[in-house]
Amino acid sequence: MKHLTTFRLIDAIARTGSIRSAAEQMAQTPSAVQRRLQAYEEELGYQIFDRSPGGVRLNAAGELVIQHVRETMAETVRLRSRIADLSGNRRGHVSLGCSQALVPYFLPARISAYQAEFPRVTFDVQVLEHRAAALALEDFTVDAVLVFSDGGVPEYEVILAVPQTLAAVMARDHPLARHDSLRLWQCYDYPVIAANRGFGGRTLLERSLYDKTFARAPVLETNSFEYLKAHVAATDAVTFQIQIGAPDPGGTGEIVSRPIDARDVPGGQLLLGKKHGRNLSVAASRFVEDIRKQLAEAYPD
Amino acid sequence: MKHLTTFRLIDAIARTGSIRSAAEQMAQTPSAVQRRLQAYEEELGYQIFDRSPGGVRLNAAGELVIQHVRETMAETVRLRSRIADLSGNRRGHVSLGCSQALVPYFLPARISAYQAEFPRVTFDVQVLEHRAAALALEDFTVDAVLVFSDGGVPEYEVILAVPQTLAAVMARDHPLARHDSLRLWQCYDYPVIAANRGFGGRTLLERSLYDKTFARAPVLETNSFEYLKAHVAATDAVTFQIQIGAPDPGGTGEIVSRPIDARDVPGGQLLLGKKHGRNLSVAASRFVEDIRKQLAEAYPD
DNA sequence: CATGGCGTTGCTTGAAATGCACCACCTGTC
DNA sequence: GACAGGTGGTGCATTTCAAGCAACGCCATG
Repeated sequence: MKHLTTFRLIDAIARTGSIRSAAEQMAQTPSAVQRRLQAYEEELGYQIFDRSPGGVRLNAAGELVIQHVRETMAETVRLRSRIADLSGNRRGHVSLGCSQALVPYFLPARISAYQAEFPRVTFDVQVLEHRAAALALEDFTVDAVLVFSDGGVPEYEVILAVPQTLAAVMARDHPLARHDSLRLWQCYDYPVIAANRGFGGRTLLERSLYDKTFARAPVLETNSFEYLKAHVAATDAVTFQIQIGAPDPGGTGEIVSRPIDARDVPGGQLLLGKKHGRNLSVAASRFVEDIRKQLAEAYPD
Repeated sequence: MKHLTTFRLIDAIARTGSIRSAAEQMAQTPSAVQRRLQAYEEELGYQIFDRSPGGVRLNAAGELVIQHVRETMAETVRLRSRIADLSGNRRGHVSLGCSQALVPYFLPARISAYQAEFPRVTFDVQVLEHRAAALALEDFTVDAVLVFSDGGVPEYEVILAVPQTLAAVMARDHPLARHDSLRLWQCYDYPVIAANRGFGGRTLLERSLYDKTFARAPVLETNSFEYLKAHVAATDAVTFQIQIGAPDPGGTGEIVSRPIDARDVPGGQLLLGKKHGRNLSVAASRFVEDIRKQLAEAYPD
């Protein structure tokens, strides 16, 4: 929207930390950007960026302004969504932040189901860890988040929280796959591979092993979940994944999962959240509601 | 603010109901206004106004847009207020809607007290009846309301509600003035004059008289509270006013008031309210808090 | 001490918004 | 049924405002 160009500019400057890079990002010359910013500051009566030779930084007033700017831009897309909604053809855009565990199965299923009903709704999925997700909510880069948290009070509004335990992931013909459910010590009869520290499931695993005598460091760590899958499929190694991100226990793929006995795993939670007090677009709120229902059914209290 | 000119225009068109009169109000030519509107509608992808030879009217999409427009403009003044606030010199603007009863004593006292502390805060006081007050809150023309309500669930957020009974108003040397408090029937020994139907106190009076045998129609009705006062001061007539709008019982002016026994008057309420979910400017929220405290002290539960 | 990044500014150019005059239309009135 | 007087809409000339270019001064870094 035309009348928001100054706001987009201010947002870009705040994000990049420099007028010149913001100009490049907006396909304009630095002088144009500089002038718009200057005009806005003059109109406001206050500087909103502190200038330094290395770039610019928001000052106290700027922090208030950028909040207003981002909220206004978010409100604008919400307005468009609501208008489109009342003319029947539901279009819109939903921007999500989620943990990696939601990527392989859950979110694709939900999004494609939603898009089957509303093909004109577009999605943006960002994989974020818990802390980054909170920040993204705060500055309006995502409408909602679906993230795994192993504790701590989130500073966003939690729409739904469902408990999540771990599942062991292994090849379909793996000896462990004969059991319906596993104790953690059973898995350590085989080589254990795991995601790097920092991923939600890994933290949960560490805490599960805290006082266990059979605990050993994983024989392999990686930041690639693709690698974990491939490795598990080809060997007798075992890895772990949060329930919702694990392959279907009864699936027919190369790898399957078995739940770990709840006694062995301290409770982690999958949180569906949005920014406090934020009004979502029609599309976004419908989708969030969709997920909420789905999760509430899948994990009845 | 420059980037809001289109919004101001749209607001003006919506209020006046015609492009030409909006243009006049904004000191522009109709063609300029027409073009801006057209440009905005094109950008949005939807018409906002239904055109007719007699003028224009908001359509369904327009209703959503005007809501957004007004909210955005209100948010902008709030932003300015917050920025001004952190630089120390508190300035700002507070727009209030109130019942007539608040005009003679209560509000002037509170506002002047507030302005003594913060001289750069400006005020706008609109006398509105209960229903109009709700509308004014809704379309952001007032920040908060302080109105008398004789029942019904208000659709705005009630910050504080205090009970209000009636007071009889009479000349200082009136025989009734010898009592500390009055029963309603006592007043009807004298000519009763009253405000027109529609004013808060009048409704309360009507309901108080509902099943009373001594009830008589007022010997005079007027829409001028100034007239009521003058008449009462000059004759032995009696009139009624909501407590908070009545002269000080111990005052030294030409007229005094005496409370009516609570048994005779069904409960009315004075409501302090704001729009649901709306964030007020620093100045406005401080002032509202000021009033809330004052009322809570004056009418302890 | 040079170099390369940064913010800032004077001047010129181009585009976009405005104002003017005018059209087409409907509505009520004489 | 002609006629004002109001409405929204538009082509064209003009003005105003924003963008681009090039250059300056600054400071941190190597």
